[in-house]
Amino acid sequence: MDNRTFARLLEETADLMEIDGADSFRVRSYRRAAEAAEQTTFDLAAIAFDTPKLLEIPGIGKSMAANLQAIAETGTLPQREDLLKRYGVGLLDLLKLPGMGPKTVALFWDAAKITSIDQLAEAIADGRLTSLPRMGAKQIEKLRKGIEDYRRSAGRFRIDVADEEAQRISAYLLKFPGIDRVTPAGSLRRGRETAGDLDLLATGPGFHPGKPGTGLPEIPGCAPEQTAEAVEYVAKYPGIHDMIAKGENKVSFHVQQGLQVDVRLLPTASYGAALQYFTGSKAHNVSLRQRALKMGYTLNEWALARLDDGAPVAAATEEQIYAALGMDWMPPEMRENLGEIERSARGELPQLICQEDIRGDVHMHTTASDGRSSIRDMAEAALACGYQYIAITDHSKNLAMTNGLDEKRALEHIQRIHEVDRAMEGRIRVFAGIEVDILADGALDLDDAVLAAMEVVIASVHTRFEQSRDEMTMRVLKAIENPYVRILGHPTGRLLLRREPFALDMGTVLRRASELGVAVEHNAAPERLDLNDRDLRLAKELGCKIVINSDSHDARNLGKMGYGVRQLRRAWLGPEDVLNTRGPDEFLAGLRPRPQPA
DNA sequence: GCCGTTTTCGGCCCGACTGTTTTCAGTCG
Repeated sequence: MDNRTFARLLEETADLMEIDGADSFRVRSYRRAAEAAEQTTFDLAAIAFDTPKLLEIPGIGKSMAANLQAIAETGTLPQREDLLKRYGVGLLDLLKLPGMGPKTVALFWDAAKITSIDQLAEAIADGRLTSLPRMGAKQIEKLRKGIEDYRRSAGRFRIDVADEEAQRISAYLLKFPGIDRVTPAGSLRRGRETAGDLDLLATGPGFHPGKPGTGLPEIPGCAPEQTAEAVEYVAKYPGIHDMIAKGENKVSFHVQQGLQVDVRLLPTASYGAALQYFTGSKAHNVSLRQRALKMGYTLNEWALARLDDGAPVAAATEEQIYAALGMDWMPPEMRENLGEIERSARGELPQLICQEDIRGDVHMHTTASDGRSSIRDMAEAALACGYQYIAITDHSKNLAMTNGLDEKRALEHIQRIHEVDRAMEGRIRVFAGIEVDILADGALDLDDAVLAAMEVVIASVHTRFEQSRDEMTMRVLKAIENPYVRILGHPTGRLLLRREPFALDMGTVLRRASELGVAVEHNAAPERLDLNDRDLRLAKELGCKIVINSDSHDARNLGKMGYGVRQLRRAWLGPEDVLNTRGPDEFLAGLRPRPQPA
């Protein structure tokens, strides 16, 4: 069991207790314990019975240590089981709807015994809720819309969650002697921001080459029995929650969190064909197979073969298959049938950006606001990532909950940032910055005088209110008119699977940002991946300066821009399209010029 | 339920916004 599972169980218990009307401070201590479980470097499963060690973790006391032990022992905790028995699991889903907090969930339970999203949808449909306190037409409509959004994203998983699961399963599969390689395919390999399921391709020299007629040479010693043994091994993976299907060379199951995993076993000789086939996308594959047919070939997961006699032409690597079709190999991120096949056939594929191109990260938080690391820790971690510069950009005062900086504290903070910059003695540059909040009317929540003292001013919208598309657009446009704003932070405000992007006229915002020279941030935090490939293509088209940032709250997360970079690759962006692929001075020079002091 | 103490109780990040109130409860960040 990993720490994240401990954290999830504690968090769920906190939710249930809150619905149950428990003391709010007690609830908070469960949330803090969940946070601690997520953050600690201890392996909780390993130290669960070492109480003194558990007590070393801040936020874990005697009772919580006992809870952690119960989780390690039974996979749950008594408190949570009792509450679940009373209320049912569906209540936890209800909390995920926007505008639904514990009080409202409790109200619906008391008044209408609603315990799931489906029941809530029914109750809304037959108008049962309108008589309840605080339930006007607007509130009901908000819930109805929330259910719609929720149902649309249900069943998908964040790419980092799918990726971690893929790594765990791969490690297990590779212990089987007959498997020589495990490669994630599907949307995970293509770098989509979410994955509906997980496709894992496992190859081994001994796996039998499928149905007769695939044209692959019979390999001596390859027997169906060996594949069957591997199938049985896969089916014994300890993380399996329930088995969906177990076939000749495919095993499908759900893991605890509900993610569906498909493991396919194929011969090493077919590695390239299989990888190409299972990577997709569907549209890309359809196009590719049409091209193959025109050239007198047929393409399936076993091989590219001649149409007339079925003789295989290429199968072992993707490069061979694409080459046989008269094309250059292309990165999986491009395979969406958006013109990449034609470009590749002409030998004109663009050079895509990669993580090593990133030379600096200019959006991060420290203990001054809601981060967990010091300025110095951030600088050292960035140095270890190979960065040449960073900017410290803590929250401003309007985000009270994050302990955001007011004018006075912001100015003091700049001094500390400069001190660390000097202490690093040129090994890395540390710029002073701030993530200033854009208020409802488009004003910023800090005085210009303070912004003038910062090298990197990021302006971000954090609160969405009930603003229309026009109001939200105006709000952002007004904010970037402020001459001190150099970067527009997470412009869409998207939180993957949790919150839709702002209603925002992106075209207008990006065009204006481009005119003003304000850079636009692609927030690479895996829960955000703020700009999708469409937004990014638009930004490039409109000539926007683009910056990719990690928005790290912890030194340990610094450098984790992989998912964000892949998003850039999906939009066909190269190193020249992104501002922080440049060195520190060139980066600063590339930002909007700061107003000259009067 | 945790923590730190002017230790064995009393505090525990808080401000803005919305909808439904007709002075505020609930949610969000």
